[in-house]
Amino acid sequence: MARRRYWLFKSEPSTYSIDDLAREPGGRAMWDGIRNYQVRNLLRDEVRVGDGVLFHHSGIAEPAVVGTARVVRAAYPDPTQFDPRHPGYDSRSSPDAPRWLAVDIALVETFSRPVTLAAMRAEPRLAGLAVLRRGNRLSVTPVPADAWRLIVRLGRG
DNA sequence: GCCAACGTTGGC
DNA sequence: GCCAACGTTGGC
Repeated sequence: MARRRYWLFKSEPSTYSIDDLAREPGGRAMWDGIRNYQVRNLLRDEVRVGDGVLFHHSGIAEPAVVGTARVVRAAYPDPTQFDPRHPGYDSRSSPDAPRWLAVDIALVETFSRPVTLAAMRAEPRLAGLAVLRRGNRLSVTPVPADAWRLIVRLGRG
């Protein structure tokens, strides 16, 4: 069995926050809306049930990892791509040939102390973390196991 | 609000 | 298939 891996999932809290996730039944939700091929391929090829997720808030004054979740369902076609009324609708996609994938995640914990981007940048042991790379725009990025452990420890305060 | 980075689109 | 223009993301 493959070792559990770790990822950082970005979301703008005005669109979907960790509090929104906490309000879902069982803290469980579909992670939909991915419309980037690199991220789609990650979901398809690498993200597995049981993997750890750092839940990261972006697009705000103090971007930060605010908690953790777990992958509870592996990649499947994102239903929002088929819905013409949905902003993520893709007319070039069809149920026969879906382009975009979603996974399901479930909340594990909300940090007592969010770990800000600035704090992560200041931590030499996190040098090279994908989310800290200049110009990084991918909404799902890999997190090495030691970086995961450090960020969780910082987040618990 | 600015701007760097990067993906996508479309003319050729 | 190249590449300029454009749109989006997201930190600052």
